[in-house]
Amino acid sequence: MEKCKADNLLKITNTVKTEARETILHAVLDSERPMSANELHLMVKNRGIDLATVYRAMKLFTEKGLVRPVHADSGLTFYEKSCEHNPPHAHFICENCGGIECLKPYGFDESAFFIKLGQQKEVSSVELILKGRCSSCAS
Amino acid sequence: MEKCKADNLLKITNTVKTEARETILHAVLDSERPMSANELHLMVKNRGIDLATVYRAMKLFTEKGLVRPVHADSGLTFYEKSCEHNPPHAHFICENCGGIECLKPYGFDESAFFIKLGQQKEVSSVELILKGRCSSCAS
DNA sequence: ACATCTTTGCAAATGATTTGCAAGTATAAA
DNA sequence: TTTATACTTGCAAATCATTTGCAAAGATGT
Ligand SMILES: [Mn+2]
Ligand SMILES: [Mn+2]
Ligand SMILES: [Zn+2]
Ligand SMILES: [Zn+2]
Repeated sequence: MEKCKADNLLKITNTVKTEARETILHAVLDSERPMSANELHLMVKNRGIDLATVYRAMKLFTEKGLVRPVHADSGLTFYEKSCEHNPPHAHFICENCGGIECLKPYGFDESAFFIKLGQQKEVSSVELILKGRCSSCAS
Repeated sequence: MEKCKADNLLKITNTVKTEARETILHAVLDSERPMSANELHLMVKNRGIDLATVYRAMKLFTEKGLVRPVHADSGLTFYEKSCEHNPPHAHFICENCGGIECLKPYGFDESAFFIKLGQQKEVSSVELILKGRCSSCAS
């Protein structure tokens, strides 16, 4: 219960709790879609939190496994919450507007597939990104 | 025959042929692994070709379908030749040394898989990147 | 409260990629 | 060939996301 609450997540990952981190983590948890550092900053700057702090938090949260970075080839990095309710999945990025969407889980045992792809290698993570035109840009 | 020769590729894609472009395209075609703009520049700077020109060529060649960009999440972009002898495939990037390797083709009809993933969307390209430790860094 | 280690805002630095511009080059018409 | 026009390139400066140095502020254990 309440496993995905900011407060609890910081505690179980042994992360020093500060106002900035709690605020930023809340912003990530509240977002349905992956967010860029800039977007997150827009949500928290009114509390005097700096963009550099957002970046530092993303680095820390990524190491702690609380967020996953999604690297758009535009050079932008988006961050999404990584908890049991949000398992790894592919992403769709619109070439026209740059918007990002999460795709539904693969629906089969993808880990076996990806590990087979990696063959004799130690695979620690996978990023699968499809590009195209999103529904709003298509019309 | 000779479908993957620089000269011919420029012609069949209606690309104005210049010394810089021919030289740069040769460098790409000669490379087994995807190359960064910087690496390509190292190979051609002795002929007075500027890094900016390499970037402009990569942009053009990508549009013409002669090369494919591979976006490492380090922020670096690698470029690999895109001809019938080198169909799309996944890539492996070493988290330790940053090196990139091409993986063997999937061995099944991946296009069907990726299109199903994209569902109701228009998918124009796919990037599948595995990360981990390369064989040399593992030892 | 004290000592110590960590975190943060701010400003400046990075590093890959892009762009403005003036000079050089390709292409086709004359 | 010349000439006119459009495209390409080197160079330097600009962008833009992200990182970092530093001094002040905050967290933690005593
Ligand atoms: Mn997602
Ligand atoms: Mn490859
Ligand atoms: Zn769109
Ligand atoms: Zn390596």
